[in-house]
Order: sequence, then C-alpha cells, then structure tokens
Amino acid sequence: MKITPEAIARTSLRLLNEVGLDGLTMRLVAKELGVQAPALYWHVKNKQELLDAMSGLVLAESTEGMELPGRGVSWEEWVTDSIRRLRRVMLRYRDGARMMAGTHVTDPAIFRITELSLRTMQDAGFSLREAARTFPTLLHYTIGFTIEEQARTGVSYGDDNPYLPGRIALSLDAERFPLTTRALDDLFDPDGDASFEHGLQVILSGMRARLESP
Amino acid sequence: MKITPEAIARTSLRLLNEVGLDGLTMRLVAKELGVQAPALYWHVKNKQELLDAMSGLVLAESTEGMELPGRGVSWEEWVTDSIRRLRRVMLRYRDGARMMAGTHVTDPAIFRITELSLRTMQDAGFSLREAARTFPTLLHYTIGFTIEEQARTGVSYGDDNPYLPGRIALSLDAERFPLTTRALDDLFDPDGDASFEHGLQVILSGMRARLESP
DNA sequence: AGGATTAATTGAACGATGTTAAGCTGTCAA
DNA sequence: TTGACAGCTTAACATCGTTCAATTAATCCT
Repeated sequence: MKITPEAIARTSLRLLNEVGLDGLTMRLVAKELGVQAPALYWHVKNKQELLDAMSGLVLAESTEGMELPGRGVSWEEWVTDSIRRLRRVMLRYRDGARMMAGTHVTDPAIFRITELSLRTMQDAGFSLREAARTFPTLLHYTIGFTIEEQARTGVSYGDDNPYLPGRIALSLDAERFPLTTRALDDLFDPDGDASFEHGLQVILSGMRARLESP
Repeated sequence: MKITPEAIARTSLRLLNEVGLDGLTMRLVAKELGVQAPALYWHVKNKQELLDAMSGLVLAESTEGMELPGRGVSWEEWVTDSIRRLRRVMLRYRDGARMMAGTHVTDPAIFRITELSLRTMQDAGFSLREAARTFPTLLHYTIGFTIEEQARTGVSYGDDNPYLPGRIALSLDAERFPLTTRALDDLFDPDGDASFEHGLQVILSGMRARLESP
C-alpha cells in the first residue's frame, strides 16, 4: 500500500482496536506498513498530528452519506440520528472517544456536519445563534459520555471490573448514602444505549422548550 | 513533608499546573518530594492509580462544603451551582478535565455529591430513577465541554492558536459552508463561561420540561 | 540516455519514560 | 542483641517519540 498521511491514519485506526490507545506506537504503525518508524515522519509531523488525522477519519466515517433531513423527517429525528452515529462510530474503535477528545480535527467533515446541523436547526425555527451554541453542547455530551462508557467497559479490566453495580455496592456506605445505594443500577447501568438515550432526550427536551418559549 | 499517597497526589496536582499532563512524570513528582522515583511505588501501585487519586482530590475540592439546598434555594440554582463549581475547579488545573476523563475515582466525595444531587432532585419532584440517569448527563456534558475548552486555550499553542475564529475562517470555504462561516463567533466563542452556561441552561430546560410532563 | 534533483526511507542514536529487582538503612519489638 | 519490616536508593530494563546523517528510489531536464 502506498504510504500517505491518510493511509497511515487508516492503518493506525485499524491497529487501535488490537492494541488500544496506549499500545499504539509509531514503531507498531510503521511495522504494519512494512517500513521503519522514522519513515512516518516524512508524511506526518508528529504523533499528535497522526491522532488528529485519525479523529478526522472517525468523524468522516460517522457523517458519511448524511444529508439534510428528507421529507417527513423531523429535526429531532435527524439530530438524534446524527448524534447516535457519532457515538456508534466512536464505540467501534477501542478508546475511540478518548482518542478524539481534545484533538484538532481539520477534515472538512467537521464543517460539513456543522453546516448540515445548523441548517436543520435553523429550518426548524432556531436562530442561527442558538443553533451554533447548542450544536457543540450535543457533541460535548456525547464525547463526555462515551469516554466514560469506554473507560468502564475497557478491556484493561479483566474479570474484576470495578464499575459493576455489585462491585461498587461493596465499597459504599449504605447508611450515609441511601439514595446512591438504591440508584446504583441506574447510575452505573451496563446498558450504555439506554443511558445515552436518556441524556440525549433530556437535551432534546431542552431544545424543544427553548424553541417554543425563547 | 511526610510521604503518603495523598501527599503524592497533592504534590502532583500542584506540579500539573507548571508542566501539564504530558510533562507530569514520576521522576518529577519524586524530585519535588525530595525522593527517588521508585520510592513512589511503595505508596502507589502505578501512575494510573496516582491519576485516580488526583482526580479524587479535584472532585473533593469542587464539592467541599456543599450541603443540601438551604431555604429559598431552588433545585435549579443548587444544581447549576454544583456543576459550575466542577468546571471551575477543573479549569484551575492545567489539563484538569483531560486528566479526570476516564479515571476511576474512589474518593468518598464522589458518593457524597451523588447523594446530595439525587436527594435534591428527588425533593424537587424527580423520580429516583430519573434523577439517577440525569445526574451523570450533567457530569458528562461538563467534562466533555471542559476537555475541549482546555484543549483550545491550552498553552501548547504559542501565538498561533488554530481555534481563533479568525484563524478558522481562513481554512473554511464560505461558499460551501455559509452558515458555519456566519456562526464562527458563536461556535468558537472564546468566552467559555457564556458557552458553558448555554449548554447548561439547555439541559436545565430539558429537566424542567420532563419534570412537568413526565 | 544520463546526470542532477528531489522524494522517500533507513540505521543509529538520544534523551526520556514507567516500572521492576535487589539491596541498603533506620526503627522498634521481643 | 537480634530480627523483622517499612521505607528508601541504586541500577537497570524495555520501550517510547523523535532527530540526524547517510542512503536508496524516483523523477525531471537537457
């Protein structure tokens, strides 16, 4: 395979699932490409730039084929769908969310999904200003949620995952923290989909409310 | 100073502001404590455990002195105050949010703030279940937001911070992305307080809406 | 076609990192 | 006094990102 910045990022992304973010080294990426590590520095400035490119690919993957809402598709459906996609794609890669957090994405996909989102929200009645401040809120929630989700379900824990509700209960003083104790199954629900959906719906409700009474 | 796990974490937290997360090494922490690096491993299992302890301290700092809402304090005021505190404390430490993301906090402070929040929301009329699913949503938003905020304002960029609206405009095709172009000042508002407050109010609005029509 | 330029890669090395292993030093109990 | 043990040091290991000079591969010009 011809070595280009994008090919390097694609290979790194594939390797990410096998070795995790901490195991992803320049030497390993190079070996996978059949080349020595310093060769990568001809195509890529440093490792951070590689991570940025990887984030760009993930974002592009999550927005692939997205268009403005078609007839009969409400803005709520469209927004929730696009945000669910982002989480799904991040979940596809080990440490995907942590990798993306704080990277500097320059891929045009970031502008495209932004434009589509602003347009959709504006068409739904939001002011451009309101749309521009709310769109990042959805992203921040999604990234924050997914970072913790992947940290909890990470392979780094063997059979003794400390985030299992039963495990937490052991180190929790039920006398001092009765509500927390009772709510453990919801606070640390292993069903990430349901938890994520709840937060998403809260934000959606807030958006609706502000749309109706600005 | 007597060397204990907590003293190590406190020193590390102080150093964090000088050298940043990537500059925080075991050797540096040890030197600050007047000791050799391997000595730390007598008190702390590994670096991850140290980071976990640091996160615990930050969380404890943000919840210090917090009690249930007093008379005349609405649940909205109480919740927004506690969540603003979390952001403020994370902002006090360089890379504070990135450091906390995905760490495993065992400090009792995490249970205490959880209990107080659940109690406050329950008293406001939320079901325990709803409260237990919404509280993490606020945390995830706050952490996701602050990670990106600190990444954007990080000292790693010299005078050429690529996140300045003017800087982004240069690499943005105004024909293809007209709304994004117009909204740049809101999308990348340097006033983090205002941006954060907006997302917080959206979530609050959502909580109110779900409280009124469950 | 052939020589000169540029693009791409290599090998060796540097400084630094987290962590482990083995040994030294002090303190306190029996 | 002797042993045990907590707490530390010294030395070292394997590995990391990255740089540098030297070398090969590809391309271009006359």
